[in-house]
Amino acid sequence: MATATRASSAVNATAVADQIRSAIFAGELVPNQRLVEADLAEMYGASRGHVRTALSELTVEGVVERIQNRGARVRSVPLEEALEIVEVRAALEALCAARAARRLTDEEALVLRRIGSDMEAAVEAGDQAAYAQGNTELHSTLIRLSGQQTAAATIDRLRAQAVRFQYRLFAKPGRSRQSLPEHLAIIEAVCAREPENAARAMREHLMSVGQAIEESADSSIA
Amino acid sequence: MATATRASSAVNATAVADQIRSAIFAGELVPNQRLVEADLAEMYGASRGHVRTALSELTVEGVVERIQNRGARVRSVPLEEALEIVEVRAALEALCAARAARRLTDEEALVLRRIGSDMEAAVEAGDQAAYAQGNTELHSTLIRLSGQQTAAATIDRLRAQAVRFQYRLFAKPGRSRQSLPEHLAIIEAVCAREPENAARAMREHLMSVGQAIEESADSSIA
DNA sequence: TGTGACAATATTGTTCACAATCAGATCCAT
DNA sequence: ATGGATCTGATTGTGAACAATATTGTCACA
Repeated sequence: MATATRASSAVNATAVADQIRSAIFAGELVPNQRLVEADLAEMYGASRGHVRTALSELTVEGVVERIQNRGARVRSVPLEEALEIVEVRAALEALCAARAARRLTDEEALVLRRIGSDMEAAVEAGDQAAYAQGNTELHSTLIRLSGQQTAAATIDRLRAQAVRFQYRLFAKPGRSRQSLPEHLAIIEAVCAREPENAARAMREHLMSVGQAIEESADSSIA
Repeated sequence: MATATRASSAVNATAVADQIRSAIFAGELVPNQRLVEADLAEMYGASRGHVRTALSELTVEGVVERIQNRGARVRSVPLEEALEIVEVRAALEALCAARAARRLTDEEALVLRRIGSDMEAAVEAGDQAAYAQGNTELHSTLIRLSGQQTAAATIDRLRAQAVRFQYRLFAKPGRSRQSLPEHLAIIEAVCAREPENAARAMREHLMSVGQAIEESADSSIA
């Protein structure tokens, strides 16, 4: 292997876009960081042309910000917008939860309940990483079970924009103790095949997420 | 003026993307139509490079479909996906309606009521174009009044994908007679500052839109 | 010491030529 | 005729060279 930093040489623009997106998601590229085309080209073993169109695509996705003749940077999503994103996600994930409740098979119910007990165990053990993983798994599972691909794609895009705030949240002490019952309520409603309740539980959960984000932002400013 | 078809020479990729998007929206470019880079370049007075990145951006937006070495075409959204889009729009526009109901000023209420009476008059007069315009105005006004820019942007993108089905709908005979009361119910709920009812009315309206799309598709297949 | 003009450098924007690929046409052997 | 191989024209993909612009550094002068 030639260089350690180069994950794999990306041949086309889409591949470069994927790599940059992943890097942002992983926190390797932080908000407001400048994205110099030549550097990215070398880093990912692609031509500058590919990097250029990748940056264009990421700009459309809202992950990257571009200024004429001044280059691209990782877009910094302001708190206000992050709250908007959570609100939209609440509407969409509520839709997904309701659909999942309608379509759920018995096997899928078992999977959901397992995720629930894993999360309980994680809180019990004080294992934040495990809890965070359970959280991600629960949300993505419900989205998948909904069979609503348009909603899934939209949620994905929105999540990609607001990465930064996700991190903050799990660092907040006592957060899991508050959100665990919300998660369990969602699981119960879905497994009971109650679409209305599932949607409401999901909405309430994400509203609480929004509130937590707001509070953690307040405290970091003060 | 050199050529009649050239609306205005587009200087950068974003401008070209805007032009192509408009052309698709206006029905000048129909689904599955091939988009040859050289042709577009000449048509809009841009270089092929600009057209290329414009097509990349439109692909991310889901308006255009690209196949390796075979070029781009206007993406044809299958019925199934169109219904998904309406379902997602229902969730988002319901959110917007609820927010609009909470934030509504008295002046804004007057505007909404005026749109309502215009639509009534249009149905009375059998003026389909005026009704369609009222419909667009009502939806976009509510979205604007919600102050939810993330939702607004998301809805915009989804609408752009499903243009084709909008046209069909207004051609359906008796459609306006069915949807008018739905629209009026939305207006009433928002003006009464009842977020829950406004959201429900909007959801029901868009569910009925989805059903109408499904029916009109069935009949066009049979 | 500060400030403005100017030069040097870094970076992005644009175009173009050429390579790669594909769809359809043509031709030939069976 | 038919089926396959090959050729051809059209179109897309790629990279590099050049132009335009912004940023940084330098220096004289007040």
